[in-house]
Amino acid sequence: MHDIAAAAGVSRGTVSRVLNGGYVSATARAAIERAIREVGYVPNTAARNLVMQRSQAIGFIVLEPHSLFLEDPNIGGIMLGANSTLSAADYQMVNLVVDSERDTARITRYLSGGFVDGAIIVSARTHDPIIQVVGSLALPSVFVGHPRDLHPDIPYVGIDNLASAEEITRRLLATGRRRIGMIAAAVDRDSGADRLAGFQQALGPLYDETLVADVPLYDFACGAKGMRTLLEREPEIDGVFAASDAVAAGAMEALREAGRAVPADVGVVGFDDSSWASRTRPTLSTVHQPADDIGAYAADMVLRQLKGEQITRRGVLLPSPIVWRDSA
Amino acid sequence: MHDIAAAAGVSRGTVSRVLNGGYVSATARAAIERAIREVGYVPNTAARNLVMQRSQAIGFIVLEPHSLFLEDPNIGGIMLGANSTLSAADYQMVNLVVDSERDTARITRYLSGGFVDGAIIVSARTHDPIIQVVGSLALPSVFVGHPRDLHPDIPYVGIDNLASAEEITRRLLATGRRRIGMIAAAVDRDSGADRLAGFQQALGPLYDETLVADVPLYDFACGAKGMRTLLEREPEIDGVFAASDAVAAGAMEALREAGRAVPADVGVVGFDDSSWASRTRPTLSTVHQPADDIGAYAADMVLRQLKGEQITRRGVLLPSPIVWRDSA
DNA sequence: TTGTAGGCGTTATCAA
DNA sequence: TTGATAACGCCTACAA
Repeated sequence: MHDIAAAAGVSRGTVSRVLNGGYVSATARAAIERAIREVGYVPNTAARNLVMQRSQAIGFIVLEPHSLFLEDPNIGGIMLGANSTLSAADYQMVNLVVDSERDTARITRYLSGGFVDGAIIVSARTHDPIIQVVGSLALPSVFVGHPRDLHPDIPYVGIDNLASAEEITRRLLATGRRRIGMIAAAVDRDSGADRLAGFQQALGPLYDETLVADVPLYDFACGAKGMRTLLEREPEIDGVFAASDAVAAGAMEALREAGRAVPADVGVVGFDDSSWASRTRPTLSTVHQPADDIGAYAADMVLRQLKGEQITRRGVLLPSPIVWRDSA
Repeated sequence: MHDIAAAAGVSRGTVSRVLNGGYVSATARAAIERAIREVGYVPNTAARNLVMQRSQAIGFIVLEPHSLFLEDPNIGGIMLGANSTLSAADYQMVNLVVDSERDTARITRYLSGGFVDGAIIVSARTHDPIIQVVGSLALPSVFVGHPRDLHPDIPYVGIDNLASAEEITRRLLATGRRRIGMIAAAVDRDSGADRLAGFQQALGPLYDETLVADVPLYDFACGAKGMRTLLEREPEIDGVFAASDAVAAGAMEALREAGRAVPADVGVVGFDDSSWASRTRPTLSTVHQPADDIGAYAADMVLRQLKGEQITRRGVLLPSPIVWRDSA
């Protein structure tokens, strides 16, 4: 900046004023702008951050080893939703992936180092050390999903997994099925646990523990495996609630192998309303996750904290309506 | 830092030395470390960046509006590959999504503002303004893929789309097919154009322009649509090279609707070896993209530039072997 | 081994 | 409307 101040024959203060808006004469402005163009000058953000005490960037942190980024159909939508809101407010969304122990330490430094003014944290797991870090850092932030041990000062946004699971199970029941099973995935996370709880609640006395197959991940392969287990345990099974669409697609594959027709022999419902849902044959009845809205809402909550607004509601659950198609 | 220097009864210089390594007595170190722990002090990265002139962060930039992040099966693998290499070198990977005009401007600022020491740019399209920015910024960087108008000083890493397309088409020919078509996607990108060129080269005199269906995206829906077009134009078609696995999956769906058996009536081959490939029935013969290696290699190239190494080779093409399964 | 002091590139406050 | 000048928080010679 020194150079361009010299080139334009003014002081650095004046240069700063044309950059950030302020009283400056037309002649001075013209000279400065020309100099900027000629030199190809770009302000140094580190210096600006230092004095301004902000970075105009928001972290979008995915606390998930490896798989989630590749498999979870919602994460991309949430990201894009957040990005468009942040972008409109002229904030840079900075996406950080946690894929190892080493990453965790580095991200902690990053978060506390003034690189970002706030954070959107997509966390599935309970007991993540980052949760504590953010809590003690007083960094304006918001969680997507809500781990059980979430710091009470940090708001969250998500959907009501339990209620939606309950609702779609009821709907499946209403088609006349009587031996309904569930392929429960990732029950160590809040979403997985809630979906299972909703299923159980909907079934009430009809709930039969042997009709629940536990699988570790929300993916296709696990779905197929879970379905085979279920078929083995109860050949008379006539309905399945899969914990996600990918799981449902895997289940349908296993049903096809076993010679069962969907929905004639077995009704299948999923969760997410991801691209899987419209690609299966028959198309999948499922719960719609408003990924875009979730991302946008999360971004908005961080932005509001940045403006000094007091967040009163601890959490928000966005509506996740059922989309009924042909698989049940 | 002032506070903890005071608390430990030393000067700020000494504190800095325990933080960054340097001569400091055991007693002083102990006192300082205790103070740090008690106060919960974390160094301000903006200040450090300013004086050090580096951020220890590398940008991973995806120049793709919206869809790519959700649809491209390789992007996640490339990202994870890059992240593990960067992480091992103690660099923070910072992921930036370009989703609008507005984003482009902001990211330009970000890149030139000292937020990152280097960049990995995943670009598919030609003529992206960012290409110019990076070129003129002299920011150590590398492209994944190689846009035709890439700045000559910036190295790239990718695969040989043309040769691989040619090879798998030959392989399809070798199964005895004679009316082979292609569903060409995204021909406005280098990858799309190269795959089409490879197809054409393999077919030689057998190449028939009417057997090429152009679709805009590498996705399932486009694949189905492209296949329908092809079937309409040439009912006798007995082989199809789909520009990606997702496209191939869509094509197989359309073939099923049309009552054609795969591979008995029509042989299908894809490209990418993504998760699609093993989920289709029959499983897909395709070209394997070493996404992880591409990411790791790209990261390594940036790191080497940062170490001051001179990059001699302009670009590197990693091997992309054919994986032959059941669809042809 | 330690303290002192200059400088990194901006913004912001105050006089002028 | 402008120019000095003091921060911002840290690193690093240099001197002690």
